[in-house]
Amino acid sequence: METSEVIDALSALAQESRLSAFRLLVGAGPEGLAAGEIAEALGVAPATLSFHLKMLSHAGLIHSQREGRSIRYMASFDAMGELVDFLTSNCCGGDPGSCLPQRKPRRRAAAGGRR
Amino acid sequence: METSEVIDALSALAQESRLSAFRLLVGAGPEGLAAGEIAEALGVAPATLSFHLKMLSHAGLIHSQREGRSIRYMASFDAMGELVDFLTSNCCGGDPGSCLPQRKPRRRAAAGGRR
DNA sequence: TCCATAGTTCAACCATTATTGAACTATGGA
DNA sequence: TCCATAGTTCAATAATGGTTGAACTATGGA
Repeated sequence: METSEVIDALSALAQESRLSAFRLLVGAGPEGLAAGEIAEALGVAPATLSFHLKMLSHAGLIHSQREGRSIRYMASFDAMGELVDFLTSNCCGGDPGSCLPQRKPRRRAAAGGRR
Repeated sequence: METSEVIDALSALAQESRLSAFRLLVGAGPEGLAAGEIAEALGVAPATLSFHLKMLSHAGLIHSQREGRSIRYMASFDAMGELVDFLTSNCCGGDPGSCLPQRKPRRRAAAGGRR
């Protein structure tokens, strides 16, 4: 993943409505949600949501598919995986384990070790 | 980690100079680097860098310490860990494994699985 | 065909972010 | 004390981002 793509993905998620929309889509699973459902859930105007969805889409974090009159959006788990991959490999330095939580408790962290 | 903090951290990293500065600090390890060394490495004006370091610092991603005439900055690995934690737990949906690369292939991983 | 629904695009506006030179603060050394 | 170095803060400006109403496109049904 190139750093310009990383920046696009981070910018896309660094905004309240978009982070909420993305989390909503992640929660919805592969089925996704129609634009209108997202707009209602978040309480944002259609034009505003459309703008945000476009950014998420441009960053590759979501994709869409027309279904009758609605357009269904779904999270791109692969893209998210790549982002997390980049962050763990490039931003977790000497002790990469420190940025992969769900793992074993990471032994004692030695007084003053990390942090 | 609250979502407003997550947004601050994502915004902080969603900018070229800041992402570079952060990666540089991660690479430098716990020793960190003086502001001037970062400015030179990135080729940005001191005032500009100061502005960016303040944002990273405000987001909790780095911290600093005066050392003689210089101010030494270092990455906060804990904060980065919390961010990655948030992303993996909140943005990787039904198959959280899909966003935790360095783990074992978890059966079937589908051709082209992670990455 | 006409109409209603679901979304998008456009243009204008306001808010936030990024960059810069100049002024300022803090430290160390003569 | 005075001077030089290392950074920060300030104020002004330029560039991006976010929101909105209005106009537009696409689909489905009568």
